[in-house]
Amino acid sequence: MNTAGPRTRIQEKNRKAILDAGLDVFSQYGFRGATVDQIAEAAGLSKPNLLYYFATKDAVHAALLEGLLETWLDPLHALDPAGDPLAEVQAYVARKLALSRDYPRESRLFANEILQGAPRIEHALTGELKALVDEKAAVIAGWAAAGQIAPVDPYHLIFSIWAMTQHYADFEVQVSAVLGPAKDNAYPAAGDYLQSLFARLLAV
Amino acid sequence: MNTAGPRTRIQEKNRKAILDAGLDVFSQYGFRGATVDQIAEAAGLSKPNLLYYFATKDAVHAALLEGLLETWLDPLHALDPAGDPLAEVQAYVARKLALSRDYPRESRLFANEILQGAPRIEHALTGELKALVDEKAAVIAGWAAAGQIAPVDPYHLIFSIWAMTQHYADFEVQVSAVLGPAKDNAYPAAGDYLQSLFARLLAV
DNA sequence: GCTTGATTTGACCATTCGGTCAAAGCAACG
DNA sequence: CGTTGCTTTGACCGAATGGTCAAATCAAGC
Repeated sequence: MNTAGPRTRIQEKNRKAILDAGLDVFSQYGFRGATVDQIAEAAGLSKPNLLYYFATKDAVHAALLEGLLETWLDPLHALDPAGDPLAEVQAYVARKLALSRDYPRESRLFANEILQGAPRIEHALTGELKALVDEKAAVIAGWAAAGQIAPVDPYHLIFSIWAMTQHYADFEVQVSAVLGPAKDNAYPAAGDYLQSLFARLLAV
Repeated sequence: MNTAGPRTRIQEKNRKAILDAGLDVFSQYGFRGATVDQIAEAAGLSKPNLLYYFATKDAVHAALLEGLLETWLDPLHALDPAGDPLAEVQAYVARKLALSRDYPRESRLFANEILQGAPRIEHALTGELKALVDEKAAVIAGWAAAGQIAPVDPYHLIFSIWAMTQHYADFEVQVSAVLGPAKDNAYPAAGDYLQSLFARLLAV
């Protein structure tokens, strides 16, 4: 009943409910600000029942973080050195923006973790994350050196993609407050803006 | 001994120490994740002593938020409709980036508040913030309509400035992890990158 | 040195926290 | 039916939480 696949249908259902509730609560209040009672209530379970499926509050949090970074980095992983440079970057931006649109809670969970100093995933940042970014930054630098895109700092290019796409999930209430209730979906316009931004930035 | 100016030198000193400690703790753990004991210890005071200066945990937090939004919006307020459009935007970006560099804890406090749904400043977002952004977005739209800058969605332009500049404060540990310990100061390169980004985006 | 008011603190309180446990409920299967 | 093992829960625990209070300490003016 642990990291391996759940045995029964009821286990699967309850574990999913707990993780979903935990995502709600952790992404809004952070690890320390979240309480087990809160998660249990959101999951429709009693606290001891929740702790029957996950031994500790930390275990719920860890299960959520596990795999999150991978999901988060998949779009960058897909950046193809053999593809058309501008199209590759734009596709990366589109995938990253779609992630913010479709998984805003996961984005905020990640943001919370980073804001708090990333105590539980720091090793992944300096290891897996840095390695991947180094690799793709070299690809982008190669494109620039070959004159296929305008010269650009590849690291800050990647940072800016992260920042702008994740902003729509992490700062959603601010975006909504500024755009007003009428514009209830900022993503189409955001996508257009970002596509043209990178087209102009990288045009040779 | 409240919102009015502190009476004595010792009050001034202790209130400052508490606010500084509160900034440390709240910006890292969020309101709910922060404890009064933690803040008191960071301020070098006993808990009852802290509560002698601020009646509640909430009062410390409120005192920190008060004025923060104003500081945060000052750079945008300074955007001059009569100035050179590109130079005005670039100056705004520079001021905003300097804010992240010089006040990263304030940036993270703000980020935490937004992440948690902005329960304490939502009215300011839909009021003061939206009004100012509407005003400046109209200015930028006017520049675009007059052909002084390339056509651009002014709201998403502003969002992107916020996102990219604040990213360096809010996601500092991630930026540091990726750039490695050697590049211990990302801000000069970030400034260069952002200046050229907006030069290219807005060039007619 | 004494007095007065500001400052500091140890002890304490009710509530909430994460977590435990034994017992009860329940489904499946012989 | 009865047994077996999975699931659920009420009651509970020690620690931490935000906050209180009366008493002690301290600084400054007389």
